[in-house]
Amino acid sequence: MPIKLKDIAAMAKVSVATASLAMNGSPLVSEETRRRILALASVHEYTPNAMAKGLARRRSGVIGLVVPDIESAYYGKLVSCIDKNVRDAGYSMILSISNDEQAVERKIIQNFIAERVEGVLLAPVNKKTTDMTHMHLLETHKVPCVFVTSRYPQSDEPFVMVDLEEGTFRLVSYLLETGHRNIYFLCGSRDVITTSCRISGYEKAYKEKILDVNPRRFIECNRLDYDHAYETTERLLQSQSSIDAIITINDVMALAVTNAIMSSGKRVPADISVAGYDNMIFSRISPIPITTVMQDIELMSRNAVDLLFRIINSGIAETGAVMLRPELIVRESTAMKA
Amino acid sequence: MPIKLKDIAAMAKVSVATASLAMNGSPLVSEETRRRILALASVHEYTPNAMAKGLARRRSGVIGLVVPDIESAYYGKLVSCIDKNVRDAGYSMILSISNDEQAVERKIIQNFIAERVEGVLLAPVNKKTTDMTHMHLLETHKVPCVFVTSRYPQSDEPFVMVDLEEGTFRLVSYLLETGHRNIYFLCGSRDVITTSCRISGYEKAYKEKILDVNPRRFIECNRLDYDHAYETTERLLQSQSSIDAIITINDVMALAVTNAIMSSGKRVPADISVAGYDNMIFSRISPIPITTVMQDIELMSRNAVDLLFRIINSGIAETGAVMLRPELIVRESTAMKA
DNA sequence: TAGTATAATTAAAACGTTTTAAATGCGCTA
DNA sequence: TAGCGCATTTAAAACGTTTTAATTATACTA
Repeated sequence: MPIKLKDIAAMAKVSVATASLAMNGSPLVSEETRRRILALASVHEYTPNAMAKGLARRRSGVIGLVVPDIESAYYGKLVSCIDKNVRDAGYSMILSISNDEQAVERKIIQNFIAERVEGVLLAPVNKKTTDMTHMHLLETHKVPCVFVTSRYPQSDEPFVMVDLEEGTFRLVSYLLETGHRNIYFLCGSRDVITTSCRISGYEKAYKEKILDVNPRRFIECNRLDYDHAYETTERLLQSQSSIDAIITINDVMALAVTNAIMSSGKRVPADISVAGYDNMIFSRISPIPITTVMQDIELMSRNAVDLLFRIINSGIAETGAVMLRPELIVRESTAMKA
Repeated sequence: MPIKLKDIAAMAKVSVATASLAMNGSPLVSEETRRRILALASVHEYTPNAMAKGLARRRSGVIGLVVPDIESAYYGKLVSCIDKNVRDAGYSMILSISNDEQAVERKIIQNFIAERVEGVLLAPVNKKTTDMTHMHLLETHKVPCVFVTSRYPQSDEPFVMVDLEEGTFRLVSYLLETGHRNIYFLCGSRDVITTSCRISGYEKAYKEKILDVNPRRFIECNRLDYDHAYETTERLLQSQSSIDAIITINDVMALAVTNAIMSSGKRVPADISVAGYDNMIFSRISPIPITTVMQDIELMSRNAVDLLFRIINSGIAETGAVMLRPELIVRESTAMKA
């Protein structure tokens, strides 16, 4: 029903081939003819059919992005940045939300393959969710894939991330140096790479100061939101008396911790220090501004998209990888322990 | 390079036609043949080429969604819900972020048409951004379009939204009834439909109580974030002495207002009442829980997707529309004025 | 036994592009 | 004038499906 190249060609009294060449700015067609064709195309609002084009060209001009969720501030920003970079490169993007569920993720990957995406950006990263069969699927179909935000464990898949181990290491080191000893960590499941990296950083900091690491100080939450962190903190305060600090995996949770501590009658940081992660709005709007670790999401996104396109264009499964450095931002929620 | 239907057909010793029919569960092909073909497809990880399929079928199986941004809690949730509903219907979705910029929005629509999306969901709606030429483009290409979150002014384009006028009307009525008179409104530009509807609600409430509406109480912000609201409130407190209440267009801003008021030495709600909109997390985590208006985003999303598919499937440009009712949630940031 | 209805299969066209190789026309040169 | 090279143009195949109409095989009926 919509106007097609054949129609334009007929009107311009040229062949479809010429019309196609003209539309794509080929130097093969004469200046005069090109102008005539372009004018007609514009007048009739001709819009090439992307499916036909993709089929003929054997490339879709689309890349796929998988994120576990999109409602958190962090992933919202990530998606936004990646989207921008992908569009700027002249590509389309299919965004898919996995909810960290294996079945969903598999469906997504399958859909990506059906759509013949030219590359995939994978943000998720639950050891149990993103399993080998997904990777296998992408591999057999030769779809380049870059991990962003975290890396696929024990593999040399390319990735771009801000060093989570380093970030947590620096944060915990700083806390240890300022006299904290009992540092509780509200984290996610250890199956999630983004948590396991951080735990490594935590442990490394402790070991460097020649201190034991008490595994009971890791509190693995299955939900990473405000309410859950609040309740967890309430329970923690009741069961444990000697807490020097509580750190979390993101800023909303840190805010919840802060509020829970304060409404229990204790003070932040005088009694207990608090720190978050990501440097999102929540750490700034807290009644007591929260110490956090900043990740440059924009930079990470740009690098990830660049790397992916480098692989796509070179055709080489170059095992590039970019590990960016995080930045510790000290605010008022942490202070020297007496 | 990837395996195609022809390959499967060859292996099964049937024609491509039969293979296609089998893959699509047509009753025309015998049980035995179907099984054989499906088995081969599964073994060889055959994934049909969506572009070829779309081309042959003359339908892409894709719908497009435009939102102005994706980093705010509200739109994050909206995108998430719409995505879910669209996928459940067996469709793919292209998400595009317009930044409320006209040029970008035009490009997006053009891309949608190129991709031959079967329908479009438009969330934004700035009178200046979403102009007639966009709508015209969609119309000439016969792409069904449903507005979600707001409606296109002075047109009978189908829409699904939660009544913003009603929400603000109820909020302001409640404030007037509890003795507030000087109610300031931190809103967006009047060009944005979501603001102009609310202003109408505000005015309606005033008029009903037979009070004048002072236009200087509308403060049109060009950014709708925490920092801007904070600074605006600071300035407002300095320039105006008799403020009974400050209401905002979303919850982050209301939180900023609350914090700004409190750090200026005044009390909420004793001195100034505060109210937000959306019932997002910010209104709950405030040091003083904030009165707000709840919009059922899930319900709205479901309705919007349903309506769109109804139009797509019926082929009729049915001018359906759904106006949902908001709910006023009174919390501690508002109280009876002495 | 021929004819017919039914079930299963298939050939071929169509979808709207791109791209390669061939064709055409034209002005030059020798 | 024949031959050549160049600039344009084009025919036709290809991309991987779906779908329609035709074909074949099979069993049943009269």
